[in-house]
Amino acid sequence: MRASRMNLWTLREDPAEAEIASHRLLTRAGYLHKSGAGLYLYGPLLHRVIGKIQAIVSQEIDRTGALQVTMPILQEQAVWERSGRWATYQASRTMLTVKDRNDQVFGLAPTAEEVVTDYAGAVVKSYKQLPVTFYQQHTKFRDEIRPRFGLMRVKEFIMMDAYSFHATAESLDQTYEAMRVAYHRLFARMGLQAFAVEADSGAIGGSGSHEFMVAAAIGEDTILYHPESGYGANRERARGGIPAAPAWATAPAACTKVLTPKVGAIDEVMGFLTANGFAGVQAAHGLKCVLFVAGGQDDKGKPLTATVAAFTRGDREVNEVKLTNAVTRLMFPVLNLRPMHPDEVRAATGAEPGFAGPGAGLKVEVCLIEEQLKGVGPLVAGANETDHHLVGFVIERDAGVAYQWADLTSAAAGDACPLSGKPLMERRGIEVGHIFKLGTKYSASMQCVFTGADGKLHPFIMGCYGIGSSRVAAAAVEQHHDADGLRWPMSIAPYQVVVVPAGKPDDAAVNGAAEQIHKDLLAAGIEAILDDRDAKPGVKFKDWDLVGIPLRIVCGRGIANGLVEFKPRGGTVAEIPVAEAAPRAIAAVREALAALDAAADAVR
RNA sequence: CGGAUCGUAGCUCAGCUUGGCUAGAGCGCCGCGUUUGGGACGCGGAAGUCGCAGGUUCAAAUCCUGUCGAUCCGACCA
Repeated sequence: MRASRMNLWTLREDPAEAEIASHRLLTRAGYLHKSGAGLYLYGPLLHRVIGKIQAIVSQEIDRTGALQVTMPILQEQAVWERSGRWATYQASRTMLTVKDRNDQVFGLAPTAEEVVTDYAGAVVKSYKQLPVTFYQQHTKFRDEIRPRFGLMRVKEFIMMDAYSFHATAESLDQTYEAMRVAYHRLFARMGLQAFAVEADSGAIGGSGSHEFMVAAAIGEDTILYHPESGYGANRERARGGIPAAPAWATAPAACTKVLTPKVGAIDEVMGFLTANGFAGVQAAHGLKCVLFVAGGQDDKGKPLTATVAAFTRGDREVNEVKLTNAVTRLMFPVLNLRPMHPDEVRAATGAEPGFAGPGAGLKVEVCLIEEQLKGVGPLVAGANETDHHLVGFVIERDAGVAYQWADLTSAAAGDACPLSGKPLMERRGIEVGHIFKLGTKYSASMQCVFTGADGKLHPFIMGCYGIGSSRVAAAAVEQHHDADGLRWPMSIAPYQVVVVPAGKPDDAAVNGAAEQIHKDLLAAGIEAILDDRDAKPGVKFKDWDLVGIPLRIVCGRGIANGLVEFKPRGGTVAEIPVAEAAPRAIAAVREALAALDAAADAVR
């Protein structure tokens, strides 16, 4: 490829709207053009990168025996209503909907469980055809609340989505494991450091679930992990052991109502109590109450609501995802959860906001208490009476309402690792992939069944697996860049080698050597660029550093001595004979690719 | 949707507070010439309905109202 024909368009300055490295550099280097908010045109270079990512994904998913298909992006409302998910996605408003000329409503696929389950129901009739996995790599739409970070969070993106169908749970476990390995392999081949963590299964639904994260400081997810035990989970899921509160010597033996005028917030209450006869009490001795209204709907689409009180320790936070899951288990599938308004709080507690507790007088439909507070106490709780708290409160002894224990609290760095008991650490990551065990959630509700060995009909047991191919490109940049620009791993670079003639424009020796090297590289199947542009060498060097081509060969002043320069991006220059340039570059490309393949083969 | 900031040339920005003459700079782009190892230089040139609509005024990029859009912080997700 000749650089003069590549429509290379680089910017010297950072675009004002770009905050993070991948957005900044992909825009500056001409990979990305913003077409609208959360809508991007992939330029020729990015098209090649994403094409390579997709090829690697396909190869590795194919290795598991999965079958590639293409599903429609436009999906009928009726298909989504068969699974009951139309309502969920309308409620959360993540699905873009459109109408055709007959006013029929369609969704633009944010995911494809319904369509693929319908397909499996049509073509898979017998347990003898199972297990089977269908996957595609296609455009997905999500009506993002707020697109941001360039390619990282957009309305329209490319995703690999795979769906497996099984007769037994054991079979699902096997495919799930095969997918886990395939994910590790494909990220390794792309030169990405990715790790799997336990995750919440969210709107997709199901039982087991792991997220694949690429570590990056700008990541939107917080991961709690321990490097030795191997435990890792995102914050919505992590179960950290809450360290015990310090001893509190002045705690009364019996539950005592204490006047705490005008102090509702935990820190204020503890400050007041410390100053009024309860030295040593602190936030960790408090029982924090957060009041919510959960919303959902019944089978007929009628709205349901439930008032919810959630209690955790005073120095910790209630995790709304955990709470949503807990209420869903006890009541109905929760579609949304919102904090109570002040008048609702008064109705539920008979007091001003700030004085809610699990003692007598609390009127809610669901009362949940953090299970790690079992046997912990005495505590300080709101008295459900304005300006009063109960001091010396013991949950099991003093609770005045029916309650349930539940996992409700957001884990934090320093909590005990559930595997090793050692303190958990925290880091940020970008979610690039997700695998779920779905079970029969879709096949049962959609009545998609097969005939089992027993001659009876059974709903498919399912798994689903996603990778954000376009987000992977952005994540790769976050992990591979420096002050000069991008630094693609060999396997996903848009081109592998650039040959730069750096003499005067009419220097026949320089240009001839560069042409020959370029030709030799192409003949060997290497993706090579010849920078034939009429530009100063400095401009060319800056451009290729920015674009991030892994290897550079410069034909310049050394040519009189038969020498050219060989330089890996980010590495050091070696002067080598002209005749060795092409062979050495060919070898370097192949070695780099082989090293990445070896990393994939090392995956257990 | 709530909070904050911002819309002036392809890009990055000045000008707006205190209204006033032909709306500016740097980069980029086009032409000619000189240059040719880390984003060169000279001369010449093209390029803006100052986001849009309305209002105030003799006069609006500048003041007022509305509106649309973008970016950042929060809840959703690959």
